[in-house]
Amino acid sequence: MPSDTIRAALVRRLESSSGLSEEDVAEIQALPIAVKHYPAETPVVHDGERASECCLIIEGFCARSKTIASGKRQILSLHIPGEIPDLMSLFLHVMDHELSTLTSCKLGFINHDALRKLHRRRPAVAEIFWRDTLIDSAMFREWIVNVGQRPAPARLAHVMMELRERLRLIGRVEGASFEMPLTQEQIGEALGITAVHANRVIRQLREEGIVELHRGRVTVLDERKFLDLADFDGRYLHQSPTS
DNA sequence: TCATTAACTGAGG
DNA sequence: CCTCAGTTAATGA
Repeated sequence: MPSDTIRAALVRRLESSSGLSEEDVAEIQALPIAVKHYPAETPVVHDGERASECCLIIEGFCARSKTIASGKRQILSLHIPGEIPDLMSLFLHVMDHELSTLTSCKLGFINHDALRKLHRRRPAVAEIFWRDTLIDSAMFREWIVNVGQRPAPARLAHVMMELRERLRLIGRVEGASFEMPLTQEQIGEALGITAVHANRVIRQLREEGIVELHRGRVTVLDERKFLDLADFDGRYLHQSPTS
């Protein structure tokens, strides 16, 4: 996906609720971006780092995570093309968690100063980034409930369901299937279970005819069962026109 | 390297 | 007694 397409995806995602003027969009499109390629499982911004730029995902999947003393990693959020996972670093100068790639990625770096200037020049853009950050925190609330309270199969289904809704926004859902190119180790780290158990849960969902996960793609086998299991209420994503 | 599966174990309801 | 989930280990793609 070329980087002007991804800027369009970024704008589409940001605009999904309130509108931006043509000038606002043009300014976002004109932001200078430094493109870099990263292999899978590579840190992009370290915990404790003082960042001077924000990271726009152009291609690939990233995650935000924290690692405890024993070395175990908890994935806190998943990120897809068109998202800026470390937007908060614009105002919170020292990173309190890590941003890393899950798959190989093409990332675009946007200078903080350029973003801050854009904020002052275009209040509507500032508002929409502010709103995006609030949605980000709503997603964290949902993530906590998911990992803390749901049984493992529902936990996985819920993450898949949210991912599908977010991929839909950038036009990346194809019929009953969508990308989820995570290893089972990474899925385990996201759900708070071991990779072996992740494998068991994936198999269970397949055997029950709910969803299939094969070679990084999810295929929904039974929408009704999927919906019931995931216990998904997408209001927290704040994407419907009435919200 | 990653995915798969079995066998065993223990916690907890 | 049953379900869930971690550990270990063997094996396959």
